[in-house]
Amino acid sequence: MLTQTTTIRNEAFRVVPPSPGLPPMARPACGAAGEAHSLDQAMRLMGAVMSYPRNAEIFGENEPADFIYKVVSGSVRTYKVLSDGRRQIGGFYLPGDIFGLQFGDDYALSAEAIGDTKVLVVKRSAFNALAGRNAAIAQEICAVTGRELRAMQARVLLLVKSAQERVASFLLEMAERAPASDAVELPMSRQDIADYLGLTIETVSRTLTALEAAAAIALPTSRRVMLRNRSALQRMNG
Amino acid sequence: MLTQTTTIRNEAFRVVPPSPGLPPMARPACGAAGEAHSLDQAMRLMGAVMSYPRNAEIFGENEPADFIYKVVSGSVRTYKVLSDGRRQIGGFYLPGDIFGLQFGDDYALSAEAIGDTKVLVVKRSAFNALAGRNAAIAQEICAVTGRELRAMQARVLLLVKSAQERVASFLLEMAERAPASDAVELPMSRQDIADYLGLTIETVSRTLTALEAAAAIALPTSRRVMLRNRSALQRMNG
DNA sequence: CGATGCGTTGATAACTTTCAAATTTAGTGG
DNA sequence: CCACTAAATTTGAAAGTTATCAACGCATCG
Repeated sequence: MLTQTTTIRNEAFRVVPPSPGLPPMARPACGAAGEAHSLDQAMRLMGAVMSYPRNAEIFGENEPADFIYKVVSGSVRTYKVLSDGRRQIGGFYLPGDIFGLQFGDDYALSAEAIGDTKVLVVKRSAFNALAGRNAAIAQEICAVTGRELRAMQARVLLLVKSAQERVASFLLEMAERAPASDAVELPMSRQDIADYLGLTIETVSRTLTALEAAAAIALPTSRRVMLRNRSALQRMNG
Repeated sequence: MLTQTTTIRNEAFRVVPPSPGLPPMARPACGAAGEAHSLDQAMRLMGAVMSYPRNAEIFGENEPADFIYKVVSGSVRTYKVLSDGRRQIGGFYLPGDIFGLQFGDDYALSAEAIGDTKVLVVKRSAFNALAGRNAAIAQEICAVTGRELRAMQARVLLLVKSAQERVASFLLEMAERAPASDAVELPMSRQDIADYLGLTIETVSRTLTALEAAAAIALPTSRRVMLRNRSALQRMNG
């Protein structure tokens, strides 16, 4: 983990050409030199692509928050381990999502690759300097933070609800973020979902089974969910 | 409520001398003219003091977020009413606390005075203009937002725990914010606490009784809590 | 082919809510 | 100041939900 950080440090300013197999969003939209005009473009110009194998740590809680990340491919979970050993997941990040944005000096949570994952890494100091020069980009960052805050508020509302409501909301949330809105591929395990929703794996599993029995969803495989009756899920949402 | 908003509009830029009965923090620390040098001072210079009786609405969800508030005396709760009628409390604000800070255009939650309350009201546009001119104040605002975000994260961690852990954490949180750290005066009702912690009033009441029986706290009156064994409460905290 | 990890299912226990009622506290008018 | 009413809080019993413990199925991988 320290080794990883060192590696990042050395590469953070070097622009790494994206590999040909990456999804469209990972490739520069235009090759213009000079200052970037969008957050997305800026990150690609300033960033380095790093690869992490399944379950690898990207950064650890309480490490200095020197970098900002954007998922290129794969997916990421942030989490915190409580003193009693329980794990609380802070969030899941899919391709295109930015994570690691911090107000404080240190990361508040740890981050891990869920499957094999590529992320764009940008040095925070360079990022902040750019934001200082470019109001449009500063605004975009503000927007990202605002979304994060709203997501957190939604999360609080979620956690006071029943198991069924939590799972239904989770599925709707993932469907909204997925490319195909009715067939959702879940990159994370049942344990990840359970730790995200504050439930046990057994309860998550049973609830999914119950939703399938109620014809609200179908489960062709355990990691693939088809939304069969979206309004039924929304009704559970409260 | 519309009437109130109108009243605020008319007074927002007028500096209102604090009434003599207010606590020290409500009085200007210095009478310097010109630009303020701290967030606290700036709000006093630009703000108007408004009074709200018990349970009065200060602003409503989805109203345009034109003002920023600071509690002078009394206390405030923010909340959201879910579609099924349940109420989720977003937070409690005590004297000195700032609330109503928003990234978006509209308030995400409603705000009400818990008891008779005085708040300092500042027009958001004036506030933002000042932040644009004064980097130190902009930083202070960032810090407030950061604290709010961290509080929200702590909240998420809280809501996945047991009733006893939630109540213990709540008491410790209130004790930290209270002037006298071992005798906590709770301005809010059991229902408010329950809606904050995602529990029922009965569970809150029973849990407090159990904590008293375990000699962790004492309850001279229902609204006054004495922390008798802080480390026992912290142990429950997870 | 056996080991291992992940997911599902079942039975039981623990915890929290719900419904109901008693008790205390606060507010109001006489 | 007292009595009375309304509101808030506490307590009890039963029902409902979720966690825990245990076993099983299924796929992947040496």
